[in-house]
Amino acid sequence: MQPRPRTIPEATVARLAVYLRVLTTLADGGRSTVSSGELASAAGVNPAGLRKDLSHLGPCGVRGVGYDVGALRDRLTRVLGVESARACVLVGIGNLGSALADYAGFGTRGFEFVGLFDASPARIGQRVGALQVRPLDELEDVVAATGASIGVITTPAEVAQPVCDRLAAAGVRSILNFAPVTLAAPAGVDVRKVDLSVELQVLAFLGQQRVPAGVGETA
Amino acid sequence: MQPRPRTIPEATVARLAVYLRVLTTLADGGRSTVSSGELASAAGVNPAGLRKDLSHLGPCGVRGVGYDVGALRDRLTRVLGVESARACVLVGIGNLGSALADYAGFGTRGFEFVGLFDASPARIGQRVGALQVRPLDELEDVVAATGASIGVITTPAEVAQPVCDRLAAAGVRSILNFAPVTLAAPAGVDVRKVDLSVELQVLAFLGQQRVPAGVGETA
DNA sequence: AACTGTGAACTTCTTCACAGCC
DNA sequence: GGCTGTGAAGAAGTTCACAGTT
Repeated sequence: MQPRPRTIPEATVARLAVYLRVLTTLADGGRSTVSSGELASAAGVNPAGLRKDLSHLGPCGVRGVGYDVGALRDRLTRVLGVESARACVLVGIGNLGSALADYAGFGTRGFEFVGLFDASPARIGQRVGALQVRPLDELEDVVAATGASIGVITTPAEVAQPVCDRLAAAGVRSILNFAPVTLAAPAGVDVRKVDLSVELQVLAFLGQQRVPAGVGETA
Repeated sequence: MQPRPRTIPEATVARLAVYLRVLTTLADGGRSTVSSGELASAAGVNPAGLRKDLSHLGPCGVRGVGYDVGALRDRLTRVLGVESARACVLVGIGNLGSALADYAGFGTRGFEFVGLFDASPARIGQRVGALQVRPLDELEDVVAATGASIGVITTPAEVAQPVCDRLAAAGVRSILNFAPVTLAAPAGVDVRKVDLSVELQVLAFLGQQRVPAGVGETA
């Protein structure tokens, strides 16, 4: 018996995470019910799309009324698998790595950093957030001991691939890569890339495209 | 004269930025030509898709040979509008803001931070990268003086909306938002959002979905 | 022979419109 | 009346296959 299809579209999953954030805020504000229109507007999406997204979880709301804030939040929490905190390791404790290690948004959403690693002796032992930076040598031991299944790479581009290899070999199944390179990983290991400067470039391009006035091109 | 349609799909623009990065690396390595297959593999995409992306710029390559690395890099640079550095301001100099201010990836790709702003007196005057943090009061003056058209928000969620309003009023046309809220901006101002914890959640969900039971491989 | 450029098939995502329920 | 849930239509993006060029 499979009442709900196991496959939720990736685009939907990304939005579910956003809905969860908004619902948490609403619940903290003491709100008990919310309509698709209001929730959609707070999440920056179209109301019909939001309802379609939620339909992948089966019926969640009450027709004529809306959604129960607490119940929907709990449901999304369960679906996204955020019930029990998942252990993550972070490699590369530069500016960006420190920012992520210290970012409350992770801790409050089902993720817990269990190891921070860096190759530079100058950084080892430094305290970042609640943890101390460890030498890269200890990576495999910590992954094994904690069962960490998620790795985050914030190293310079040159060393990202070897770090990725070590994470995969150590048993990490999911990797979030902030280094500006495309990583290769063995089958069974999922790599997701975030390139901050690409985001800026897309933004800038769309901005300039929007300008109807004489854009001096044609070099 | 408009031989090519002005509209390049957004998904394509994002990939063009990646190709540009790879091409720059190749050019630095002394490489003179490259095929779509090799470039695609370095960028982590399908070769046919890469060729389709490039086709939006008109013919760029030589059939039977491939692409000229330097020429294609220059073309992408021009198309993406990275020729002249564009002025950006950054508001919210916490951990993440500091990381971005110091991120070489921006400077080398046509973006220049011309102002770093924070509301906290403790941070004002601090040196981050090449700049000193200024009080938020000076935001409008700096935007006016520098003609900055891009703003980056790395503030706490609570103040992101007022900051967005001030950026828009000051004349900024494009905003990259790292705060975990959905921002409203007037027409003509483009807001793009990056939510780091959403990325992690999607990654974690896809990872858990991939494991229905013991897939039968372990270390 | 090798590789690009592109129409056409295909898949995925989004939006619409309305039936169904409270 | 108001709002959810969903099939159907539409748009966007991806992949394929091959014609075209050097």
